[in-house]
Amino acid sequence: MKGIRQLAEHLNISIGTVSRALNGKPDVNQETRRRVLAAAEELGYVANQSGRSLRQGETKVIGLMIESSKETVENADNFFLGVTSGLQSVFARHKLDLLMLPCPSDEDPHEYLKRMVARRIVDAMIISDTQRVDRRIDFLSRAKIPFVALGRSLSASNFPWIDLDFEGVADHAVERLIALGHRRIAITAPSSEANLGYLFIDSYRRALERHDILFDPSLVIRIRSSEQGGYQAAHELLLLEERPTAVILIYELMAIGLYRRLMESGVMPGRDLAVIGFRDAPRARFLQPSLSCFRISLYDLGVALGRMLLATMPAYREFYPGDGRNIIWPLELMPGESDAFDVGAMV
Amino acid sequence: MKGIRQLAEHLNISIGTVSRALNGKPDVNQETRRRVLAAAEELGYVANQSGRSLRQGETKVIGLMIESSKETVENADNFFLGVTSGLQSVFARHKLDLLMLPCPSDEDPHEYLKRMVARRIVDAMIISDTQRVDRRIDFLSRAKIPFVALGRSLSASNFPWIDLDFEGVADHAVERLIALGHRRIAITAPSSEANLGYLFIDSYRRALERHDILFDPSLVIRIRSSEQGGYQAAHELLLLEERPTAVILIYELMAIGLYRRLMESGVMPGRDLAVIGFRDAPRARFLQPSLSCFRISLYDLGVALGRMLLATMPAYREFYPGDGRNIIWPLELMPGESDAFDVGAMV
DNA sequence: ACGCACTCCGTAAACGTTTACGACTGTAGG
DNA sequence: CCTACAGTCGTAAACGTTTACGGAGTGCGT
Repeated sequence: MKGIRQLAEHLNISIGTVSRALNGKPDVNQETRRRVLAAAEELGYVANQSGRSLRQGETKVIGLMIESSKETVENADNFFLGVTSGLQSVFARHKLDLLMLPCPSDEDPHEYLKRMVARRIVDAMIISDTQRVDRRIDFLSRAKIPFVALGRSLSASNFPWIDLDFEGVADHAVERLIALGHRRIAITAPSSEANLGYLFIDSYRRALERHDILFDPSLVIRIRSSEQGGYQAAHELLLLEERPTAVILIYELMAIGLYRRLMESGVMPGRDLAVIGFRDAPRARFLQPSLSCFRISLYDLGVALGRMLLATMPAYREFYPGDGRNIIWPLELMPGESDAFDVGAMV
Repeated sequence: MKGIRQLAEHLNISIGTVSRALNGKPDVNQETRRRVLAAAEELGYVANQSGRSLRQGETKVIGLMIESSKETVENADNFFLGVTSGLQSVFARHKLDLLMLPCPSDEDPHEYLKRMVARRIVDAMIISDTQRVDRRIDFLSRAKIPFVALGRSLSASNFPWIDLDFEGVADHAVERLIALGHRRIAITAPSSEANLGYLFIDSYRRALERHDILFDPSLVIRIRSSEQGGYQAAHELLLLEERPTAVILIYELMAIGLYRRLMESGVMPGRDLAVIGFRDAPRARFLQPSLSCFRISLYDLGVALGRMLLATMPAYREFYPGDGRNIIWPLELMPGESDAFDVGAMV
């Protein structure tokens, strides 16, 4: 089956009518439409997207850009896959498809994005891992490509984004630990330029100062957010002359490595050192002792992202009237065993 | 900037010449080419991919289909991201781009694939998670779409695939455990129709029979390959009246849940029960005790996949003369602490 | 018999490229 | 002076759709 032309010939109908029948246009006879659909099904005809999108100027595809840097690969968990399922549930209602664009690690994300957008392969974009200043945001705004960002940025004052509530998490974690009697609280953050780290640390610092605890830079451990990073973080913690009694991890998988390094030195997490994790609970719940962790529903986050994106697109805006506003996504603490002790009982 | 027409007008050159200049065709004056390239750069012109691929019938994009079923989302690790980096390193040489197509969990993968292929959005496909009988393979063969599968299948006798050496792993693991004195060895397998499980169990059974050990079906635990699955697997193991002394995990993340459940019952992995994992080591190395695990280089696997795919495509075949043959990908055992004891010392 | 509204369908133009073909130079060789 | 040829470039057709427009047919009321 080559194209709509062959299909039309096979039916002895003009190609215009065939096209209208397939696309559900009103001015076509019921019986004719039935025949066309049947023949299309039988011959396995499906419209060529190049021709179609050339004519209509749209592709019905949304792109989700993810980075495949070394760090991302190491970190990889179910985050993006979980989000995609929420996204797809929204897009499916409008017969939109989702495409993931993995940016090669040796290419500038901005250049990659430009290339992909130029291809006109997607109608809109979702970008993630936003940097403090991120040229992609300027570019997309200027080119008038609908987009939504997963992560705030300083690059523009007004663009659609959803971000996790890092500040709330850091704040909540610090408050909780202080209530348990902790005064020396360490925290981990990524070494990259990702915006997330800055917000995390700032909020941690403010929470401490609220309780008149001096901010000690040596307690901020900048390290890769992986199991290995967790191992190294623990190593650094153990080297400090005045050892902290608690640590907040920015990524829960780090706990695996952290636990191991601690136990190698006979330090028992949840007894000698309180640990709180961040981002996803199910995984960490199976550690021993189970990790206190801030939970997030990836599916719901995906749904919100999808709705916000469609709200920026003229063709779909009407369906999502209230979804244009930026969201700081709240997280819920799932208490585990890893911080369930009162530091007063120590020493 | 609208299209090549505007660019041509701006230069007072015909659009044919502009196109030739941009595409590096030989019959265009050096000076003209320079001017065209400069103007294109300045005005930010990039060819519309719809028009281009409509004319040439190719998109320079390779699709990688991944499933986002509930099981896959739970399992998600760095597997696909790791493979993509290898793939991209190969594709980059030919200016090909990689696209990930996440199949929604509520859609039949076969239908999804058909829709995506019909879109003519990709020139070739990489499919993964092949089932025992997998209609996608028939479809792609019949439609003459170049493809390569990550995983064997019974669906066709002759198609390009690479698969992990499940048989070698099961065989090696059983041999190793028997050499350490184990006689009762449990094994986990996925409950799905994925082909992988069958090969894994078959080989396990054959290895046992080689040593005159009776195959006991109750030692085969069919369970989800996630942390939670690991937890449940341990639970089932503990319920067996005659408890095994070793267990082989088909997915190393299961070890996290397994460890927890064992420790809850005071059973110490690596001392009371030998554990061997499968698929990726770096993650499992940070468990305590560290997991003996079969290692795989995702990057290299991606490279091999990419080469094999290109070897099936007429336009690139010449560059990859020896890459057409199917590969059973070997894995290397990284010994850890989780099976480093002689069962003879027990009891 | 005529006009009108309505339903259905065919025609052809457009979308933005690439490329086969031929035309136009200028130069070299006879 | 004629021919051959290489180097450039313009022209126009083609790729597979969608859709604005108009025309043919029917039924109905006048």
